[in-house]
Amino acid sequence: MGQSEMQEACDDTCQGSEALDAARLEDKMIDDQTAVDLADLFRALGDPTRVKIIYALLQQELCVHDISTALGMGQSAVSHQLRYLRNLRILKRRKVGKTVFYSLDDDHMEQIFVQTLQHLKHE
Amino acid sequence: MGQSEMQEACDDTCQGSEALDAARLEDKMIDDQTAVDLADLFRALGDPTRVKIIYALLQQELCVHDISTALGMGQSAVSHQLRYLRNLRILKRRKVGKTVFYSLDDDHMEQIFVQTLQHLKHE
DNA sequence: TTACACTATGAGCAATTGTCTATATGTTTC
DNA sequence: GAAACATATAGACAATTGCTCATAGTGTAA
Repeated sequence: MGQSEMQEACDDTCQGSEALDAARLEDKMIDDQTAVDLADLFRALGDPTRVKIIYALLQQELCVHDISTALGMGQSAVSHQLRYLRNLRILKRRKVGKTVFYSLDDDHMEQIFVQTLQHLKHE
Repeated sequence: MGQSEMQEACDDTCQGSEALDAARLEDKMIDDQTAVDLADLFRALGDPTRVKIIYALLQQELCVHDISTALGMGQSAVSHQLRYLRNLRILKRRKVGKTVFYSLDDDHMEQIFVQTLQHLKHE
């Protein structure tokens, strides 16, 4: 406690031209489950290893070993991340004998990467 | 060790129609720093609280207290997240007296959210 | 079957994360 | 000046994360 009393009067004081009451604000809120789902997806992209994997797969289908080599990482680490990304339906598998090829499961990733790279470059 | 020897022969065996040698693969790799920067940005979106904050700010400028109220969270937690997002240039501040209004710093976020929501809904 | 290559999984551990409590810094009003 | 409000910051904590090591599955060929 300690911060709740301190702000009770803000409803009367802190609105400028964009004033709003609590009721109106809730209408514009994202619902909890969607926020969690969105965050889960973004968190999946929020690691350099996974970014590299997805970026590589944006260009072509690759097997676990080739990804492992390209990233200079252990096969186990890569396999763990691939499973992670597959569980979120970001990647899909194709098995050919003892080899497993991974690729992107849909084509939203490219747009998401493009937009985010634009955010990085600018400003 | 243990996995590196096990895979030495893969260069000869695991290529299908999308065969590639290491040299060609490296050309298509994202560079390390960009991968880290991208991951940093995505990680910033990878938390439900921050998703809710950004989503709310997609619609209108808001002060710390209103965000805190809308999310039902402590002022301190919200303030921490706002600083976090501001450091990454995702949000910007506007001070009016003792009140600080936050808003999005550019308009990439909307596209990124739209694309990612599409990924969520489909399949 | 035996041996080998490719991939997947489980446990453990250091590092990071998100929140809380408490306190500090600004800002306005009296 | 003092007092109240709005926000920021510091430290501590449990929870999560991403890797390594070891091992287990799975498919192929002799």
